[in-house]
Amino acid sequence: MKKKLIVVAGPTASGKSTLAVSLCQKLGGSVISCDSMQVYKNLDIGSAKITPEEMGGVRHYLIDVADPKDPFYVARFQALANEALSDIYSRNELPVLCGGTGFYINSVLYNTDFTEEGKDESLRQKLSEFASEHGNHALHEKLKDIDPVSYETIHENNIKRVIRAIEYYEHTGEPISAHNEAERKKESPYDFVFFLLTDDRQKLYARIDRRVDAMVSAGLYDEVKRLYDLGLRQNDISMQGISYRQFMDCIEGKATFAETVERIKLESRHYAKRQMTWFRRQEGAIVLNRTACGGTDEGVLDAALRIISERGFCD
RNA sequence: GCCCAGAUAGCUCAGUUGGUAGAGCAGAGGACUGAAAAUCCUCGUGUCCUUGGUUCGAUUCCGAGUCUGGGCA
Repeated sequence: MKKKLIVVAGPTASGKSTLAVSLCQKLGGSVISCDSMQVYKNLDIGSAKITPEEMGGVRHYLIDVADPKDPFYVARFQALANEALSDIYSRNELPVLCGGTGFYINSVLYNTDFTEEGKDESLRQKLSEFASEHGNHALHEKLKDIDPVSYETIHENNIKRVIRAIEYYEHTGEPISAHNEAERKKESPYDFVFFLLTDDRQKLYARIDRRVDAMVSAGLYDEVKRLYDLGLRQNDISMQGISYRQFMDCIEGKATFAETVERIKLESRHYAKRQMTWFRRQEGAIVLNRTACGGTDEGVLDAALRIISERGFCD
């Protein structure tokens, strides 16, 4: 018998956190946040982290579990999320995976295998230098013999992917394309309902703009400045998040305050678009369009609860 | 009022020695399996301001007009 869980996914500013909390309150659950930025401590305003009040007494996992100076990545996320799942199941509660990082959600939902080997910073460094010295094309050519499938599939300018493919081969002797192919075929070990929150594009974009303005009013600049003063810089993974990156530039005088705010809005829109592209291919996703649900949190919640009940998911 | 410079894609502009035009940004679509808020790929027809003229042919040259900058009064 597969264990049950609910997923609440969607682009930034689509109302995921609110729905997840409400579902937990109604159904007796806890939230596992699937967000690559909210895992970091002290990234509160800019990551749109849920506040203790907003949690409404619902337990939240995977928030504030990493130091901004430490690199965090899927494999770590997956391990912690699996611990959280056991914890939630042991209390006979329903886990609600909620977040905008599709890659993280899938790592748990399909139990992606990351155990075979680790990452190799020095090799990555070496390959990266090779690329800047000899060009992306030359680096890409290295793939030709060891992994012809990846050679065809991965664009030569996508050096992160090219590096990873080479790294994987170096450590396992197998092409990463074969590994990925196998992982893609996996069936989820869970019995789940996948909610995909969306809204009409224009409305979503307008909500993003408003939210960025609200973040700025709430003291976003000071938050980033504090991190900057702690020694965090653009090359720290935690500072690659939208808002942090742009304000780092502002602090260093590379952009004006007004330009920075506009930039953040723009990058957030682009991000939302990428998220939609990722989630759209999710098999069996139930799309909840906010406007179609009446444009309110209550409307979205009602729609979600109706589907859960129709499916007899939580009898 | 006079003089000068502009007027080309949603925006900023390039260009056409006269044969109806192309970049960046925006926007749209897509990929992604140990950096993922990261990284990467694809997509550009628009009265070339209006109107006369010259010409086989004008967005391009010439004249007039309109608008927008700037300067002089």
